[in-house]
Amino acid sequence: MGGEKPTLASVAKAAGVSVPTVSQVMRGTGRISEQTRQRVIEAATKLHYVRNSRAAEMRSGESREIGIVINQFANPFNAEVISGAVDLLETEGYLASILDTRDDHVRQWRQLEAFIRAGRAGLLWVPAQGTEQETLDLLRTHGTPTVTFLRPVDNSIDHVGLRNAEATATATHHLLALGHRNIAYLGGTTMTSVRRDRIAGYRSALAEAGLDRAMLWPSPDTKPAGLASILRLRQEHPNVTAVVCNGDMVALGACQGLIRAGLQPGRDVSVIGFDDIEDASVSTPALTTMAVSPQKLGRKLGRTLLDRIQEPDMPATRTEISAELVIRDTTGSPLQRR
Amino acid sequence: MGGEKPTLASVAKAAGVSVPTVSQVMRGTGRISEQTRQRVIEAATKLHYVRNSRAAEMRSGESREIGIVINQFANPFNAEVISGAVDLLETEGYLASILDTRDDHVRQWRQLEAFIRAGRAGLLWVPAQGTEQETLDLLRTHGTPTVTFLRPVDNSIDHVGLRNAEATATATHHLLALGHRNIAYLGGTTMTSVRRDRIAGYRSALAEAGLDRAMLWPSPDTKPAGLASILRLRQEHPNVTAVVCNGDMVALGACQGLIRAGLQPGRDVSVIGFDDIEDASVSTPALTTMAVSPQKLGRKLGRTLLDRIQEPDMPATRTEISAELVIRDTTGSPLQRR
DNA sequence: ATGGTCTGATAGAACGTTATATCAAAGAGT
DNA sequence: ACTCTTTGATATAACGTTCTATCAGACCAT
Repeated sequence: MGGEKPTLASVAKAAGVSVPTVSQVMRGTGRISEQTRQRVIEAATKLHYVRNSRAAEMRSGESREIGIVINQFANPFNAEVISGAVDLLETEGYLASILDTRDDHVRQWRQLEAFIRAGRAGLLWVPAQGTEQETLDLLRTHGTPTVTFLRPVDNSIDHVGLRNAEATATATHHLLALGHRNIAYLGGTTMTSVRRDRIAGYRSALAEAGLDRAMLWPSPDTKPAGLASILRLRQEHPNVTAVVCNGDMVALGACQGLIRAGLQPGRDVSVIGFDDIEDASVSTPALTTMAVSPQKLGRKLGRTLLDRIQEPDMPATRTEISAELVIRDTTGSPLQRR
Repeated sequence: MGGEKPTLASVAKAAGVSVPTVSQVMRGTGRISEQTRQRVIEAATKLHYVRNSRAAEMRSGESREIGIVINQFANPFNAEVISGAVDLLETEGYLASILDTRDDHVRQWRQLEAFIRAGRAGLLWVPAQGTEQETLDLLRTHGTPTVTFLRPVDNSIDHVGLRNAEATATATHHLLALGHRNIAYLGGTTMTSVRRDRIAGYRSALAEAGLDRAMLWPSPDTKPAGLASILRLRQEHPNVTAVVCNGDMVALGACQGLIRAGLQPGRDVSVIGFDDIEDASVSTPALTTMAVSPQKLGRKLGRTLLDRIQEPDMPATRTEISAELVIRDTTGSPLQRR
């Protein structure tokens, strides 16, 4: 079967040169004649040599691996953001690996610690709900370059996020302009800063229209939960004619719920989402939503982290990306009652 | 701000003991008196010592990190499988990080190499389309314990997969029993072993019923592609009354396409999916599908890898999990024509 | 010839940890 | 009093790489 794991030493022996020579060839540094370079490369490929980055990083103190710590990677929006970030990082020779906290801050602690121990060059991080000060201290004491996204957590850490309040205000204005007066906010469970901002935008738009009938209807941001929630909401408040949703998943679930109840989204009840995931345009009826470009967000995220790695002492930055109203089929004027 | 990063040496100096003593205290091994143990721990906490796992793993050759290399982590089914596997691995003290090949075998090569470089204890792997023999050699040379899943690639590597032929045969039998005679197979693009097996099952069921009208209609396994594909399929072959799909995503897309064309899935055209992702039961109409328990698959996967890590010389195993027909609303008897 | 620069390679130490072997001192058994 | 074992600690060498310094030889100018 296979022999021993190939090392610089075994490649050196096979090529008849010294260990440092092989090292220089592999990294393209130093002065090496074309002749020996060829011989070394040939030997290395034949032996399936793979550089041991643990040893290399230990010696050099540098790392080309970055860690992504996220609350839910299976969420389509998150997945696309990650894709964008990973793409950018790959062009710069970095490799990104992903851990999923599932919004459990104990698991999150273990994962961050593991990344620090493994000497990651930097971290992209969506802080879990209930993240404690101690976690921030951990990152700070080890000086790991970190960028949070979506959920800001501390002013001393770089952040890339969304103009949440602006977006929900736009969404609510759209519904108000269509003539809706009973508009609920659907989705989210705990009061994260993101949800707080989104609700603030929703409230401010209502206030501008002289309405104070804010109605918050919590729900996990998943399709099944959205489906169940809209049904209960309709039962208890039949006069609600429109909902602003905390995310596309809950919005799509709500649409399904309405259909099951014999109602047509966009005619009987208007629904507006947040994110513009792929499903939003494919599902029937197509979802009106506040679109964010996840690729754009992801690239900005990667770029910010690279800048931070290069200039560790720069003051923390904060970038906010606007969401854009995309009108499709789930919003329309309310039916005349009576 | 803070001084140098603390090492075993600095802790040892602070506690007035030798380096190996500190190492033993930190790991709880060896014979250490309670008195010195206290002194060492005190010094370590005061200096905020954190073990450098790169150095530790390099010396000991052991690792508690698992790598997952998958073709598309954002796919809901894959995401749930991963969740199951990660859960199991975490109970055993392992940490799993994920890379996404996007079915690009060049990227896959880089990623596998990176995991090998980083000295992962083991790999869970969905081989990308077009994976070359050279890639297998790479893994073999380095002896990294590996378990493939979903897509088998080599008999010498542990594999956990599905009884694909059995499942599509069951699905096709279901449609035949309902009275369908023109049944197409929708989805998949390249002839992976998975798709080959699924098509074989579909064909064998048709053959048993004395039919030889197999119709293959390729499509990427995404919702938008499924939507577009069913429309073209209906246009060119209006007599097709049922489709067996390569996956739930393409099946759900097909349902959306039928609805847009004014047809009702389950009445006008029957659709049957594969996987039973969360959306399958939530969408309207609810999708009939061949259900696989992703959690079960994930746990089996994790268990298999742990076994392999513990017993590297066991012969390769192959586990196959059956899919179960879940009948919902997208399958029914064909309408009487004329 | 002499000294100076350039080229291509190597020797040896170092990174922070753990494995192996050793060792002094103290207790235990005959 | 002598070996034998146990206890608690240490010295030394490794893991695989990269960094720093050095070196032999070729080339060149004077």
